[in-house]
Amino acid sequence: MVSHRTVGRLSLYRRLLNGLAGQGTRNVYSHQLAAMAGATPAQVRRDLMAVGYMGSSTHGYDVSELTKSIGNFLDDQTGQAAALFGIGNLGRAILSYFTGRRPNLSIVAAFDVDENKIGRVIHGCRCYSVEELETVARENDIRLGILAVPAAAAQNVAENMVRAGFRGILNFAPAPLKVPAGVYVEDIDMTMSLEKVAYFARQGARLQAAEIVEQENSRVLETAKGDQQ
Amino acid sequence: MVSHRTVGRLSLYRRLLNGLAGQGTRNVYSHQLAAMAGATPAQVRRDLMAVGYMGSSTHGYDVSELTKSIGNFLDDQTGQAAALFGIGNLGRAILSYFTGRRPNLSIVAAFDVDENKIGRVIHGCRCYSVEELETVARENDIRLGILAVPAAAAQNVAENMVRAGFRGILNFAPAPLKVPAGVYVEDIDMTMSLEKVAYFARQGARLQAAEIVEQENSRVLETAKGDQQ
DNA sequence: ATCACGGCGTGAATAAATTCACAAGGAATT
DNA sequence: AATTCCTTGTGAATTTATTCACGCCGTGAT
Repeated sequence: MVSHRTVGRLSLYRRLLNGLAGQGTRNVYSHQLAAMAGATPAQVRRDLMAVGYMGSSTHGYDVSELTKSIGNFLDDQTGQAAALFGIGNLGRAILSYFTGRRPNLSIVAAFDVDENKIGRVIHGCRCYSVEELETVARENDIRLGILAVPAAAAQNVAENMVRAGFRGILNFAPAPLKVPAGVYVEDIDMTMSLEKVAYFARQGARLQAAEIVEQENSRVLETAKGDQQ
Repeated sequence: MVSHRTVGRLSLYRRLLNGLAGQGTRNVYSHQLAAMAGATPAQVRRDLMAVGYMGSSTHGYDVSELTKSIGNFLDDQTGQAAALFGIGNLGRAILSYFTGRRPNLSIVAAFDVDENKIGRVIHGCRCYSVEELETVARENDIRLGILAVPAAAAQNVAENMVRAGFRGILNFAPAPLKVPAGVYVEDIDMTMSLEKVAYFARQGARLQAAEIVEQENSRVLETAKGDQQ
């Protein structure tokens, strides 16, 4: 079983590869991907073991082949549909963010409790009442949900999703969801992230004097001696 | 040095504690916090070691005292100011999300390149041109930035932040930032997160038959036998 | 042809994070 | 006052994640 972290990085590598392909690069070495991704070459190679594609020791990885292999690993070839819950400021931003990004992972429906929104089409996505969830989900084979409702409503909506057969939830609400085993929840907790930034920004300032020097040394070393030999 | 993960969870515990305080709860045990946070009791206790507040073995933790201690640990008592970069859909959503949440960690300025936005006030927050960054940052003592610009512009804006003395960046742009040591970057990569959900939702479905049973057993065990004895 | 170089894949080692498990202690009960 | 129960804090063990380091293999230079 491939780890949580690895899957995340594979998604990142793929995006980087797309960038490379866009600028005409044909092949890439693990240390280049690592530099772009903020990882080590060994980590990149270890992660790529999961997808099964093997590079060449002389030309590294073929950009388009590797992209394809990561796609085979990460994506559902039949495509997966997602639904958005909560069409407030954040919901709309999410909708516009994801619209037209990945063809086989798209938001096909939105749900809200606000009467005014129901029936309207926002960013090419029709809004439904939450009551229609089961029907809409069944008809469109939706199993992924993006939760952008107020924290107080989150658990309740999540339970509706589970009841409608959802298998994965991307949760933006600052509330820990309780879901049965077999349903995967990924949290995006902006408050927590901002507080982390605030904390480590202060720490960083405190460390500036002493430890940074050491950090820089180790980084230089890493770059200089590279991965091996 | 306290770990990345621990700081994140402390932020979460604090939010949960606020919820408890709101409903009048006066004290709480590690296993309760753990259940709410989706962690283990041992983990909660381990994390709390970092803040230095000690609970009582009979009444657990005093909710308000613990909240205060976590605050002392996480927060800057003089307060920290943040700036938002990029006032698109996402930027506005972020602004409304954070407005009025934490008094000593607030967004006090916004920057954009769009002429139409400059000078306006959105969600109580004035918009400036990026050219004014150094001045505004100095005057308001801003050292934290929230980056919500298009990926292509992200690195450039980040460099401006660094030049203006920023020490922490919350990065929503799907682009890995290169910043000098001493500047802390926390990424929120919505695409990556959604792809993770899609991947593990599929996996979960696949495992449903066999492994879930085992998972449920272990969860039951965990809950039943608790932490010890 | 031979050699040296540089990168890949991966077993083994290391580091980091989590969990176990137990001494210690306060309250309730006997 | 002794006993029981349930908790905390934390050293030690375990699990998970990352990094090291080496065998192997094409390629280009000698």
